Parts: sequence; C-alpha cells; structure tokens
Amino acid sequence: MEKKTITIKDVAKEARVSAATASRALGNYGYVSDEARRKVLEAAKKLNYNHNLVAKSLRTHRTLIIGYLLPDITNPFYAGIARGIQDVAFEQGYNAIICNNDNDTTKTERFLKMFIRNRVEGIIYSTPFNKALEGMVEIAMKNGIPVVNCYGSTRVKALDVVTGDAEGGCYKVTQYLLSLGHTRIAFLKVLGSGISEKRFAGCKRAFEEKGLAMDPELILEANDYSQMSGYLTAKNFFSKKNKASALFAFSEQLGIGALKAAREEGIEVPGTLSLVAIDDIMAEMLHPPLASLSIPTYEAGRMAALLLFERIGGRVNVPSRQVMLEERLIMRESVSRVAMVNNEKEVSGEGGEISQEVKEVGEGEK
Amino acid sequence: MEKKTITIKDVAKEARVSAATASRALGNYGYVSDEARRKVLEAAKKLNYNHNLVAKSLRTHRTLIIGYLLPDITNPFYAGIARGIQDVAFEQGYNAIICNNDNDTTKTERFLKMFIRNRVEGIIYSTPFNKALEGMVEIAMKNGIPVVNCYGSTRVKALDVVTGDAEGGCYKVTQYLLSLGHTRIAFLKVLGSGISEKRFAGCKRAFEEKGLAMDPELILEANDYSQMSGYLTAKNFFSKKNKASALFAFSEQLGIGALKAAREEGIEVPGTLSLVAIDDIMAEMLHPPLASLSIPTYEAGRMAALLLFERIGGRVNVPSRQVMLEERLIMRESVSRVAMVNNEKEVSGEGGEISQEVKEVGEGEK
DNA sequence: AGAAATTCTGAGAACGTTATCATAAGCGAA
DNA sequence: TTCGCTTATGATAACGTTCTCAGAATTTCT
Repeated sequence: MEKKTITIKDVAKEARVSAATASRALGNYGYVSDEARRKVLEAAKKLNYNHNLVAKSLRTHRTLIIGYLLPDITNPFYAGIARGIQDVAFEQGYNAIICNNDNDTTKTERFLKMFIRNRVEGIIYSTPFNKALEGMVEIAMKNGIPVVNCYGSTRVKALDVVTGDAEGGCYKVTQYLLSLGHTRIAFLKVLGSGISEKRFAGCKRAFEEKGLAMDPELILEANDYSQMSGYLTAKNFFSKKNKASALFAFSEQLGIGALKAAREEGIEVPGTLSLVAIDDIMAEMLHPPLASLSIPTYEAGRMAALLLFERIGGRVNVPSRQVMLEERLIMRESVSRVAMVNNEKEVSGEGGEISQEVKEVGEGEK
Repeated sequence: MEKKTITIKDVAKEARVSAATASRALGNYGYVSDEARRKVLEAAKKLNYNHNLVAKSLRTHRTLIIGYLLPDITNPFYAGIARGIQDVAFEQGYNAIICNNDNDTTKTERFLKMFIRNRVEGIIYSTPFNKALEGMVEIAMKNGIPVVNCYGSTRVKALDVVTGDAEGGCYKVTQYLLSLGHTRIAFLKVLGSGISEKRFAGCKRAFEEKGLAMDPELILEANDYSQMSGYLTAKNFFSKKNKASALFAFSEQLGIGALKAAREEGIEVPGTLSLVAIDDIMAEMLHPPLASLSIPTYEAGRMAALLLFERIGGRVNVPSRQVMLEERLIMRESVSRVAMVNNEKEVSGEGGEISQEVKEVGEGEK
C-alpha cells in the first residue's frame, strides 16, 4: 500500500513520449509538437503530477528563492519592507525566505549560512551593523550571490543600497519647525547610531542656514530606538528647568515615549510642546495625531527587490547603485506655531559642536 | 577562469577519503573515525565548502522548509503569528516561506501549488475562507503534507487547529461591562464573519446569565474588520437617538475607527461611552489606552508550529487536535463604571434574536 | 586463538529533473 | 532529386548529495 510519488517519467510513460519531451512540455521550453504537449499535460493532470522543484533546482542551478534578513518582522517598519520585497518576488515567480535575526550575531551567521546552503539566488538585508553580517555578506558575494542593502548597515559592502534621504528629511523637518517660530528645538537622537548622526546633520544644516546656533543642552541621547528609551530620556529632560518649544524624536517609538512623558508632566502637545517623529506608521492613530517624517517602507522593499532581480537576471558588471528615497514630512496636529516668545535663556555659545563617536548601535529599530 | 563550485567529492579527495565518508562526517551520521572526521572537516574549511542542501533534499526527501500562508504580513496580528512560527522553525533547523495571499483566490492557489512543488514539509495557514484554500489544502494533505490551521477558516479541514476562545473571551468582556453597570452595550460585529458570530455568542451568554435581553438596535454590523468600517458604522450609530453607555468592537481597527467617530461627535471616552476592543496590539499606545481582549498571537504561532512539527516528526496517526488559547481581558482607561442611570427606553422585548446567515467574510483581519 | 560483534570504509546506485547530443522527419529551394 | 534548414524526439549523462551494501579493520567475548 506504499504510495509511490509520481515522477516525470510516469507522466512520460502515460503520454507515450520520452521523459525529455515531457520535461519540455511541462517546462515550456524547446521544441514540442502540439500533439505531444497535449498528451503530456493531459497525463500530468490525470496522474496528479507535481513538478519537483528540488530536482529541477539541482539540475538547473536555479532555486527561485531569495533570502531576506531583518531584525524582526513584528516591527511594522520591516514588515512594510518585507511586503514590498515579497510582492516583487511573487511577480518574478520567486519565493522569499524571511529570517529574524534580532540583531543577534549568532543568528545572523546561522541564517546567512543557511541562505548560502539553500542556494538562494540573492539576499537582501535590513539589519544594523553586526559583526557576523560583514563577513557573511562577503562570503555570499564571493559565492556569486548578489546582496542588496535595504535600510541596513552601510558599513557592510553590498552590491546596491536603498536608503532614505535621512539628512534631507531631517533638514525639512527642522526647517519647518523653524518656520513656525521654534528656535528651542530638542532633538531626541540615539547614542551611537550611525543613521542618527546623519539625521542630525540635516537638523544642523537647517540651523546653520538660518544663522542660528544649537543649544547643546537640547540634544538628547536615548540608548536605543525603543519607546521606553524615549520615555525615560524625555522624562529626564522635562524635569530640568531648560525648556524647549518643540521636540523632534528620531523614531516613532521614541516619539510615543516622549508623548507619554509629556502627558504625565502635564505638558500639552501641541499647546506647550510641538512634537514630530520619524517613521509614520501609526502616527495618524495617536492622539494628537503625530506630525511625522514618513519613510516609504513598502517602496523601499520593492526597490531593493528590483535591484536584486536585475543582478540575478545577469546584470552583474554594473557599478553599484545607491537609491535614495525621499522622506516626506506629514504635517499633523501635534505641531503648532510657537505660542509666546520664549523668555528663557537665549540661544548662545559656539553652536552645537557634537563630537560623538560614530558607531552603529546593535539594537533598536534601524 | 571559470570558478568551479566545490562539491563533497572535492572535499573527499582533499581529505583522502571517499565521498560517502565525507558525507557521513559532514552530516554527522553513521560510523566515522575521529581521524577521518578531522581530516574531512579540515578539508571542508580549507576549500570553503558549502553543503548543498538542494542536492541533499533531493536525496533525503526532506527540505527543512515549511510554508506559511497568511493574508498580509503588514497586519501586526499576522506578523505576531509569523514570528511565533519562525522561532519554532528556527529551533528545529527549519526555514519558513511566508506568502501573503491578500485573501485572493488566485494567489492562494498559486502559493499552495508552489508549496507543494517546493516540497515543503508542512503548511500553516491563517487565512479566512477562500474557495481555492479548501481544494488546495486537501491536495496538500493527500500528498502527505501536514496542514495546520492557525486562526484561519475553520471551514477548511486541517489536521490541527489553533484558535482563541472567542466565545469565552467575549463572554468575559461582556460580563465585565455588565458588572460595571452597563446594560446598554453596543456590539460592533462584522457582517458575514463566522468568527464574529462565535464572539457574539459569548456576549449573548453573558446577557442571558443575568437574565437580561439585548436591544437589537445596539447590534452593529460593519462590512469588514477595517478601521474605516468601524468609523462609518459607529458614526452612523452615534447619529441616531438610540444611545449606548458602552461599545464593544470586535477588532482593534474597528475600535480605533469608533474612537475617532466618538471624538468627532464630542462623545467622551470613557466619560460618556466606555470602549473595549479585541486584539490588543497598539491599544496601550492609544489615548485613552484601550481596554482590550488580548489575543496571544505569538503564542498561537508557536503552538501551531509545534503541532505541525509533531506531524512532520512522524506522529501522523494521531487524531486531530484543537488547541484553544485563552483570550485575556486587559482593563484600561477607556472603560469606566456607568455614570448615570440610563433614562432612555428600557431594555425590553424578545431578547436579541439574531438570525444572521453565517458565512465567513472573505476580507478583513480574521 | 578463534569466533562474534562492532566499527569503519568505499563503490556504486539512486533521488527527479534538465542539458546535451545525435538523429529523424518535414519542407521549401536549388 | 538532393541539399539545407527548421522542428521534433529520445537516449544518456549530468546535477551533488546520501543510501545500500559488501567487505575490511578493529575490538570484545569465549
């Protein structure tokens, strides 16, 4: 009563042709007469034949699988990217294997090794810097597997890169706040995050253009991009006498934490404090709706996949490309024109010289 | 200058053993002397050998891959399940292929066919009823691929099922509201959703236990589980003279929509209206924090994967199992004791006889 | 020491496809 | 008719593993 699996040979026999012809008919390549094709397809249907892609892959050296390495699919930021990647993959007849590394070195290593062993045809990663990443990506590329970086660590050499215009986006946000009369703007950065520094550069540029100097005391450093960090850092800041009329949080989670802290301190948003964050995932749902720098995660994922499939399709000797996606400022009720002239200590001093060691952080959102 | 891929034979030659011995050493099975093992591993490292899992799969009939079919990874509800599945898969040395079917028949069919062709060892699905689903699941099981249903359509016959105790959870919520003095509770259901009916049954039970009858006019039917539907349905309800002191939305998105509508109508939550929703994904982040029936998505995913791996591990002739996960009520500020005795029309009549055609909805969250 | 059990090894087939190649059939042109 | 070209077909050899099996080497038991 053993159930034998149906192979292409069974189909061929049923259709009274050779296995080669059956393969051609089923795979839709080479020369096959209409008559033969009809017979083969009929036989395949009759026998409930399921094409074995494992065998096909072994023979053709094409698995129709790509790998995507991200920190955590539960984070909507990455889920958006993943969806973009998967949609393009689907269009190309490919499948994606998605792996959550939790920014963990061991997992990164294991997953990338698994990708290579499974002979994925390409890899996209969205993870921050991580010791294992660099080495494994190098190995993958040495094995002829193209690698694309989508909002991941730029310290790792990938073929192509998709990122947001962090500097430009933050420049826009700062410019906007300045245009509403805010000069005492607090920036909620993340300590040791490379991208955080890029973002901050945009803020600085807006200040410099206006000939304004930053107050170093308004530059806040959270430990990571989490909500709790935002809450703690903001809480601590609010407890000081040094006030700001606006706060720009470098992630939505940070912003949510800051909002909670503000509410607890009786600071009205946007009455007393205007608030802007980055990401724009659930910003609209919050109360008040959070003005945000929106990151087009889905589009980023699509773009990364498109670049990857170009490489898979054979365009190997093309120089590496850097796609920069615009980050749009979405104005919402959490921001208002500055209410009264700030009567506290005037901006002064040498103007925000921050010499922060730039190393990427191994946890948090990006 | 062609780069030859390194095979196990190359490793064997380098180590001066046979391919069979090399395979045993690398695969860690059978008898291998320490000496031979050492030589093989050394040679493998020296040559940068990458085990070819495609070939291995062909020979062993094991791909170490499972498939997971969900509506949309961007929906945090499913992302949680996915994460649970992936973590268990990782522990078992497996990979998961995740496919978004968008509740679309064509995609469902294509993905499931793809699963079978790729010889995945098991399938988990979380999608609502869908014509293609039933047939394809049957085909998969006929091909010996175990299928587990995790919060998906119960109209499709799967080996094992993981769901939440919808009836019991909603019973608890209703009981809780009743205990706070609310008798005029509006229920925001979804038209034609099977699970919605199960949930409602729990609500009814709580009413019946207290000897109370439901007011049919407080039973609201949204078109799907989306935020917009919640908004529209609630908005329409609020415009009528018939009031409620509490509203129970059957999804978080519905709840968010209702909250928005309430805010627009000047209805204070929880002052005038208490609000409870189901899911508990971002409920805590909202303002006011939303009391919720929490669904343990991550645990559900883990559980589903565990059941699946038991089947993959050979426990085939075990009767099908139904795991029911508790849904916990999380109390938060969106609910308060009923403020004043409702002076409107008293509950009366024949007590909520709802004869709604039970058919599952093809869109929305669950 | 000899028998029996255990450990180790390698040759060769098998997994289910497709690629290669040789050959044949059909057809229009010279 | 013969030649050349296109179309069609099947036998056979891969693809890179592991399985099977037979036999050699080693250890353990009488």
